[in-house]
Amino acid sequence: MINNNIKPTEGEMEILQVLWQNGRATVREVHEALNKKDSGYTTTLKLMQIMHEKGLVERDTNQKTHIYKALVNQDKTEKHLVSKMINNVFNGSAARLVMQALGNHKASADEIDEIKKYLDSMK
Amino acid sequence: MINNNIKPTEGEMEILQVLWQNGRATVREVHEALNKKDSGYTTTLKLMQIMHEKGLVERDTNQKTHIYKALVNQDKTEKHLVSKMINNVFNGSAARLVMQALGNHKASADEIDEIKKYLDSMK
DNA sequence: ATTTGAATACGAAATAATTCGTATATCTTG
DNA sequence: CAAGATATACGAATTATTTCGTATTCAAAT
Repeated sequence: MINNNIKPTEGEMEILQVLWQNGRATVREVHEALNKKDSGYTTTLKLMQIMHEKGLVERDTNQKTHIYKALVNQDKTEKHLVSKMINNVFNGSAARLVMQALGNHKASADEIDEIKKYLDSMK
Repeated sequence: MINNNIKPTEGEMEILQVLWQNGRATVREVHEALNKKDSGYTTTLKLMQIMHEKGLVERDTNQKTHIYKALVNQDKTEKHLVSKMINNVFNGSAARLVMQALGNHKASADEIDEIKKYLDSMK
């Protein structure tokens, strides 16, 4: 186990998502991916520096422009957050969260099929 | 629409849950329901007072001991938080959240059936 | 080589959220 | 009615998070 006791903040989660998606990215790439009109480049930079201190990401500093990579595991982090929400918001009922999620963002027919397949495979 | 633009904090969510569950509750009841060993009674009190200022709860102050009730709608609040998580953590894919939720807290066979029924009803 | 642009470093302000201490009021009960 | 227990009110300290300004470094282009 490398890291994983840390609960990323909301801002950190946004950054992690870009990193998970891209594999690796520079600060500018991240900053542009999340095109925040309400905060500047150095804010993103600072956030990522703090994430580095916390061990959430690693970086390659060989070039002038540093390259960042996520160190925390996407699946574990997601599980952690979902678990927290299930307890925190849905009194421990995963089913309630699922229904709320489906009623909410109307999933496409394809997505629904995928979920059903998944459900069948669980039994 | 009475309230609902406000995103409750984590601590506020814990309190809201007790209120939704009980219908109404005193500060002490809430404080004991969430038995936090790491924070005192006045902390819970203060939180609930702030929630009152924000319009998240109402209270009956006729008696010395005030009675609190949630003002925000449970379903809407849940939807809001779930929606935020789908965007924030799962790149907009409700299906991904659902799978993560199911893989996580193993749902019971009954729950799975219920979800499948729900999925069928959506088409 | 000098200027210009883009990057990092880093302290510190601004904001948000939680926690507590203490004053004061109100019951309860001995 | 006085004492003790239990409530609320509320300012203020603490902690967490986000945001920014400015200095400095590095690289590319004139």
